[in-house]
Amino acid sequence: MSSAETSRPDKRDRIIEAAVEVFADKGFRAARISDIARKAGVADGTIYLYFKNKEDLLLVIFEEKMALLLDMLQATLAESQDPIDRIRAYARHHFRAIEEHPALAQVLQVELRQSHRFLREYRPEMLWRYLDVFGELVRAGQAAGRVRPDVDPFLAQWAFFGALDEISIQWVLSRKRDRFNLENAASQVVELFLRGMESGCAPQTPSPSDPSPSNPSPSNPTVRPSSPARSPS
Amino acid sequence: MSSAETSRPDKRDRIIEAAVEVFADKGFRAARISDIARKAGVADGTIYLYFKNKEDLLLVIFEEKMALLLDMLQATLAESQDPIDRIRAYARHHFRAIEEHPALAQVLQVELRQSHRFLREYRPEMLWRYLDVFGELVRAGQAAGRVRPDVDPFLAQWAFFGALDEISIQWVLSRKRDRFNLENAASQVVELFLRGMESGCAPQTPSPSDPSPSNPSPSNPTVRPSSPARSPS
Amino acid sequence: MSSAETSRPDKRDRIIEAAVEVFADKGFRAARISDIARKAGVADGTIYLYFKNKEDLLLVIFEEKMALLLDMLQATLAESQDPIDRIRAYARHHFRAIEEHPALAQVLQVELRQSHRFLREYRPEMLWRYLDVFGELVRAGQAAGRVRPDVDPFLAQWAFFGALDEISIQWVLSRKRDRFNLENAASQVVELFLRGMESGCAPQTPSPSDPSPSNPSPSNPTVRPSSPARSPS
Amino acid sequence: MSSAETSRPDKRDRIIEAAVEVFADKGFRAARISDIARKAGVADGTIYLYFKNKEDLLLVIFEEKMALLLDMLQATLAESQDPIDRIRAYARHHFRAIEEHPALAQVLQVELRQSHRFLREYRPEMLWRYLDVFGELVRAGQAAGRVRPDVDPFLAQWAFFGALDEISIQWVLSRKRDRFNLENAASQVVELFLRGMESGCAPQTPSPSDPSPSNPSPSNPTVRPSSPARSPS
DNA sequence: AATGAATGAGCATTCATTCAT
DNA sequence: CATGAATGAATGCTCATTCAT
Repeated sequence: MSSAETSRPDKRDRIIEAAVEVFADKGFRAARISDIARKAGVADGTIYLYFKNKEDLLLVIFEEKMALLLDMLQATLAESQDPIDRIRAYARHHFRAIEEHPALAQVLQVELRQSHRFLREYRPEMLWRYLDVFGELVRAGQAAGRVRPDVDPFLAQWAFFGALDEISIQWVLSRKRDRFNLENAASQVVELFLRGMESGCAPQTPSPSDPSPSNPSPSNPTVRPSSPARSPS
Repeated sequence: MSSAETSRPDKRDRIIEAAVEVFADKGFRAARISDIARKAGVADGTIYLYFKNKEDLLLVIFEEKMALLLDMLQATLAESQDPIDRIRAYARHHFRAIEEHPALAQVLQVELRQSHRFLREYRPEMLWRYLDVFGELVRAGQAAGRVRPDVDPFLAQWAFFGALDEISIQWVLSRKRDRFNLENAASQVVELFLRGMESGCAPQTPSPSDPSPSNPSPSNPTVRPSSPARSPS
Repeated sequence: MSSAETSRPDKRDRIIEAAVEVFADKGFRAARISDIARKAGVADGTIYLYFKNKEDLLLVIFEEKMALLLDMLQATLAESQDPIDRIRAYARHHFRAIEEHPALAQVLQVELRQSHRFLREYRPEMLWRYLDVFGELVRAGQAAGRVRPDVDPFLAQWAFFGALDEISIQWVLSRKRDRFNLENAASQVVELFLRGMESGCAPQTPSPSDPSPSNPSPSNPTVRPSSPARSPS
Repeated sequence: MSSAETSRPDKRDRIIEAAVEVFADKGFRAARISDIARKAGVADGTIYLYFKNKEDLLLVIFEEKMALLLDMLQATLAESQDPIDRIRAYARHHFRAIEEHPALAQVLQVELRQSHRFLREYRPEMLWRYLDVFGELVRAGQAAGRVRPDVDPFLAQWAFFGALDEISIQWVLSRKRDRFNLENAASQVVELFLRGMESGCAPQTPSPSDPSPSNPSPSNPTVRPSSPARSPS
């Protein structure tokens, strides 16, 4: 109340913060505009001065919060130069952000995907960028000879993100989060991927040249060196 | 399952098939009961003779279709005894089912997750079972010495499922599915995981610059052998 | 309550009657759907089983009530064969209908014209027909030599309708309707028009080019003998 | 009228002109205060310094514009002393004003009548005055023996105004105004009324059996061969 | 006088669900 | 079992109006 008189610039922020909490608490559809307005300390109509509609509010949250997370991610990655280290840092950062912002995580991981528009029309550029950071780390690892060149960075980033995301969602939805050690999960998953991608160990995978009978797919063409499976349009 | 033995045992099925198509086409929320009823050739009210409500219909679709997929999966896995082969078959089966049942895939991958109840209250046992199959394969691989013992089967199954799922979702939502080679993606991902999990190659712990013996869990990284990362609820 | 069990066919009618009263009482815009529903003894949603929306309800009232009025008009006109008599009957009928159905009159005369769609998009065919009846009477009068052939039936019908309508509106809006004798007004106006249209008296209209002080428009080109100006498209 | 003498005496006028255009263009209800403010080059709130509210703005437009029209009417009528001539001038003036100020005409003829208050509470004195001018002309005609004494000037003015008004509205609402000759319509209507009111011709009471040979204008073809009075499109 | 950010009342409409037949 | 007419709860959004500056 003392210095809250400068309500001008933060009114928009207050709405966003309130929306994150209400969306996380009641779900996007059940959240009423008036709930958000009350929690933000503004009138219902005020929300529409800053956001086109309820769904726009959700998408703006995605845009702005993802931008922040991206910045934080970049800052974290800047602490190391080693590609493999940075991949570990990526996963740690992902889980830590989720742990530290559970309401936001709920919104980004769960509620956002209730938006028809987000799923079917929207182009979540910020998500592509977040994923691309990982793809770049893979490419850097390949350039440094630390990651096998036949790993498709594009597919790898989807697979990696999917793995992190699934575990995150389970944590977010979990009612007993304390029994769910995210830190540990992070390192398990990242080590799994690192082993899966790293060079320096003769891949025991069924290589075409491997006539061993136990080899399942002798002519397995799984790998495409260049940009392969394209992303959704 | 209960009392549809009488006159038209197919009425219930027709409703389910119609619902899958309508849900896939218009989305769960936009789908109207009357749309489904019309497509199934029954009256609106008839749907309520077989299903408690619209969301129940969605959840029944999940239950029954997942049961079918599980059966198919088991049948497919029965074709081989090699744990590694079977893991490959698991992934192939997953993507193949999605490719062959795109409407159902849309419902299970996208629409189902719009259900508040599915996400927050429901216990998707069939999903656990589907995941457990993979966990069992991992354990079998460990028993056969083909998979490192320090791999947590529970976390691995979530990570693996997340990877498959994310790629599947992108394929489902993709508007140019033909440019998205699921077959190829499947083998890329599965080989990545197999390398990550397989034994027979000394794990190269991360920091290249760190030869210090204080390497964390050199032999047992991150793993919790017993009850590991817990699942939701 | 005795024989009102057959609520099936009259539910729609009850809504229309309720709407007429509510529209007349509170005005179209101020009338709430729930007011109409309550007065009709149905649920709000039921109205939408019979009418597309609030404005549609207004337009249906116009269509159906005008059709009734037209039938009554035709029946009244059938009582006489003389064109001049029938013109008198037309005016009497117009005012009588208004006197006997004041709520409906309020809706048709006042509220209907608040509908943007009615004014700008709608094609009030029933109104054209109502007007055309008058135009036909004028033509019949002309054919019988009772009405000057240079009277344009089309303009005459608009002028006549406008005169009746204005007086009707004033009566409808008047707070002291008892001091406003519609019957008398009707005969005044109709006689004025009949004199104005009837043949048998040399027109004394003046015209600038007419030096003869009494002869008005010898060369007056305003008139078209045959049915000329077409009705609104 | 009150205190606009200060800095920008035109601000009020600009608002009125803007309102006329916006009301005519979008309709009274759809017109937004901010539209008017933008077009007038003022802030929304400024409008409320000059007008009580949106409806007041409409009524002020009515008052002031009608006052102007009345002045113009009086000036026009002053050009002639002959009561009959002046009645013709009245009609010409009415239609000419409408033709020359189509946006204003739209507001006065159409939008104004959407105002609940105008219709039900307001006392449109300026309209009474406008009508009274006609009533006075009738009385003058009666005094000069040019109009039958049994014509009720009061009813006549309503009927005449109604006729002019209806035709005006049709013209205003017409989409093809060029095909609608107002000038011609004016003289048709005014001559009809003049004949209806004038003395000097024995009123021929409606006797169907009257075959009086006085065939009207047998040699007066009054005809406009080409496209005549056009109706609304 | 002028501004324009903030307010908040107000309501048509949809559609899942019920139940009398 | 089946029907489908009827129900009625539930809410996002607009925009005229205000008032602190």
